[in-house]
Amino acid sequence: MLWMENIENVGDECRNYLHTPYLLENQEYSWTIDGYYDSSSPDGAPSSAASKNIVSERNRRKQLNQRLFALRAVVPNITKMDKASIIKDAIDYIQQLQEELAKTQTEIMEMECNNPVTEEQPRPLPQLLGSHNTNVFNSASSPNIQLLQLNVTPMGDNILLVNLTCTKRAGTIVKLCQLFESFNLKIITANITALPGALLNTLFIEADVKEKDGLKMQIETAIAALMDPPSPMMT
Amino acid sequence: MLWMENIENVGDECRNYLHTPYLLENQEYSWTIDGYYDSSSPDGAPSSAASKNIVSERNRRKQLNQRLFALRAVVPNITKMDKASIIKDAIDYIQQLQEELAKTQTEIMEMECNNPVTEEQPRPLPQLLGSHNTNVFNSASSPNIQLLQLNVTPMGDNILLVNLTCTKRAGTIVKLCQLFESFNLKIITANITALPGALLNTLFIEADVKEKDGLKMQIETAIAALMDPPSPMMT
DNA sequence: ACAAACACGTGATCC
DNA sequence: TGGATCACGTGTTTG
Repeated sequence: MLWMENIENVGDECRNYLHTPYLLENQEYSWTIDGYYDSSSPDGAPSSAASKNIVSERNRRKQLNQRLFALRAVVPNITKMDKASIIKDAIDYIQQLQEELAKTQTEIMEMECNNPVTEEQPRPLPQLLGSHNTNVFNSASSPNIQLLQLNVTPMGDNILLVNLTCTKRAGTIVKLCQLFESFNLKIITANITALPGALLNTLFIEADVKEKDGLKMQIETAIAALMDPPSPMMT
Repeated sequence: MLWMENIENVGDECRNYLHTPYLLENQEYSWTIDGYYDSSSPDGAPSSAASKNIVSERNRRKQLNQRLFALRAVVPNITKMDKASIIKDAIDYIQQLQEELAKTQTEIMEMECNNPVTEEQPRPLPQLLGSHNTNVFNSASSPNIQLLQLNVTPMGDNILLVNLTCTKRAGTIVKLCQLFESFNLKIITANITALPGALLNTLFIEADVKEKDGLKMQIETAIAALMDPPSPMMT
């Protein structure tokens, strides 16, 4: 319960857990602990190659703890804060999920077999969100995808809110999905809304706030790249 | 790739992974490593209280590695053998499983609704799935609804895009819906997304661009009005 | 006082 | 030749 305060400092999240009890330790660090820093490097270069490993190892530990904490975050019923317990709970949870998933999937299979209905998806898509005729899938004039708005806003510590609107033509949605899939980001929530002439895409991404501008540029260039190939056909 | 041979020895399973490269270490163990066992216990009792911690720590490490390896065993698609990578893959896999399970469960729900025939469901719903709780903003602390972001952007001639995020508590969604209903705007498309700690609301409104600022203020004041009544309970 | 849990620095190992 | 990863022993803190 008291071993992750350095995560609290160094990491990003997890602001709960009060009291930073352990002694200092951070980017700074006195790094000649008290008075004895002992053996290696008898004189001359005190911290060249020998102490390069120290910071490396420190980072490794830090990252590992961050990951471990992230693991703990996705497991709902945690009992103890032990490192070992965290992993154990994660294992149990995974097995539980697998079991449950298998059960529900077989259940679906059975229900499908029992129902000769099986129309499945005869209709490609109902226009949904009723009214407003002017069916959502129409060409409009623009040659291909055209970006109308793009915002990448940091939400809290390590979450980015991507919000883009673009013109909508046939196949735009799939292209957009493929585009974001290709980035393989850690998407928390995605949301696509189609309306007569435009397409709105909102998604929460787990990423460091530092990546904000990079991500925005990445999206812009990718969409721009979607425009130039003059092969329009490809649903 | 070479750090879990001791698990291989000590643990139970996973006989694959050849070569036990690292130096010895096991139940036996020379436990005065090479020639120097150094400092503690200047004389008399060489291993009483001081070196009791050593074996304890050794067991802790062993157990932690066993658990970590067991975790790796239940995750299907592992890439690297890194400790950190193992945890990362486990996290991704858990999220993937959660998503999949939610999908299939809603699918079952839909099928059941369409078919009043099928009785035969012994259990109404297993618990789990939802509630990742934990982070995505601390949430928690805020007393009621808290507005995190609000944008009112004109889209074209007479369309306004309202985009707001707020903290999510019990009853937040209904309140928000009632709020927007009370405005009786011409809503073209509305979209609400709930994620663990926050609530995202996106809607297209048919209104003149002149009303932009007025609408924004209207929303802000309405939400602010929702905050002050100190009656927190309200499903 | 005692045991459990952790972070640290260090040497070894592979790529 | 370094960079990355690991296990180890040790000191410290908490219950």
